[in-house]
Amino acid sequence: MSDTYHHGDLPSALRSATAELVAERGPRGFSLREVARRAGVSHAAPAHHFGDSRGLLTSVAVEGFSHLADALTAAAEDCADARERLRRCGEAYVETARAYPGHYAVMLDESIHDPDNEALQLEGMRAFAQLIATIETLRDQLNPELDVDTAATLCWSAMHGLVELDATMATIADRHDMPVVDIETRIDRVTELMISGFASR
Amino acid sequence: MSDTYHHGDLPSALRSATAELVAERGPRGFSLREVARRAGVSHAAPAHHFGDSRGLLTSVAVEGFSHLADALTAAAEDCADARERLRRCGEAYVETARAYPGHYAVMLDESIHDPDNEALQLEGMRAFAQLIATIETLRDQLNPELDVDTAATLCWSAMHGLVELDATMATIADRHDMPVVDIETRIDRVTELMISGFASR
DNA sequence: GTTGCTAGTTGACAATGGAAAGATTGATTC
DNA sequence: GAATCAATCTTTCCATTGTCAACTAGCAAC
Repeated sequence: MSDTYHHGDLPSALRSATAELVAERGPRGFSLREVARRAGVSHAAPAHHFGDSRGLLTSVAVEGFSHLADALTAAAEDCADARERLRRCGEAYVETARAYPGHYAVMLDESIHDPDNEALQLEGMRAFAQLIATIETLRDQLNPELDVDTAATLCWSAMHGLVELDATMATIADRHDMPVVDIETRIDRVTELMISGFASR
Repeated sequence: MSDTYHHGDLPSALRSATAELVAERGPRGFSLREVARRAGVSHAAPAHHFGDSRGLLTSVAVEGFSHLADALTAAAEDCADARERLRRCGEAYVETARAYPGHYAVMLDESIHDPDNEALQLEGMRAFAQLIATIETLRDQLNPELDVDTAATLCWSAMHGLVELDATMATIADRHDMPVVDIETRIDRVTELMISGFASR
């Protein structure tokens, strides 16, 4: 990379390299030394910024949650209609997960990152709060009896499941000569189905 | 463990040890040598049965799908009412995932196992077919316009998401002085909400 | 018994994560 | 402008890992 002794912004370079590597090979394929190599730095350099490999992965998870929270905030903005707002949130969730696959793979796995990390919890809550707010709007506009907590659980679970099962579902469809539906279409259909459930009392 | 040179049923002992280890430390904490150690066997023994570490993990995934398919089949049996049948399937899914956490962690991650493995695809399909059948019954009894594919996608995504997010959701609830709802309750509520969506046209 | 097969072992190799200690740099202080 | 200092990065080392190749133990057939 640069020819100076000091890197400039090594932490961020290491996060990028980590996200790339995890996206390529999965969390089990991640290696601290390979990341250091890609950042053009000695294998022990990451330790000074992140402690151990878990620290680095946690930092990537924080960055991922930050991206997610931003995307959900942007999606919810200036959207008066609650149904439309939930649709947009669903799309934003899936888009973010696909735009940052390395980040996403690390975000929700407590065996990989450090779940007690404060920044992680903060950014995670920032994202989650957006979802809750959207569903509260939906309750106000659509069905006062809607249990927000249960609805949020369903939404988040469905979105997460959709992202994680994408590859598996494509494989299944392919093996059975069924049309392979892309994930953007699936999230729209699934959201629509969830909204009908939320609307009925 | 026995004092003879030949183990008896090493492959199955290795699968058990693997499931235990993955449940304890996650997929990234898994190590072939540690598994061999726990099975009381030399570090190179697993290779003769599973090739490499991915082969062993794939075999565990197959076993997991087999358990899941059995559980779903049992849950659907002798259940005429489609709603009740879906409820039972949801519960069975979550129960299986919790009864075999090590297996489950490996089952749906294509970066860990070998997705092209034939036995894996076979057992996976056996489980998936049960879900499809249940939802077809639901369509027949509840709403002829229900799109089975979309409904199945929602169900599976929600169940998977629920299992994977369980830890994270508990953490969030805990940090916000909200009551921590156990996963069995959540799956029931979420299933109910999905069924309302399926019933409305 | 000896031949051959399957199941395990032993030993080697490069690669890994992490700890310790040393080198380089930029900033601060005088 | 020189001396000091803390932050940043490198080098060296060690125990552990996955995989390969070569070896050995038990079992069955003939």
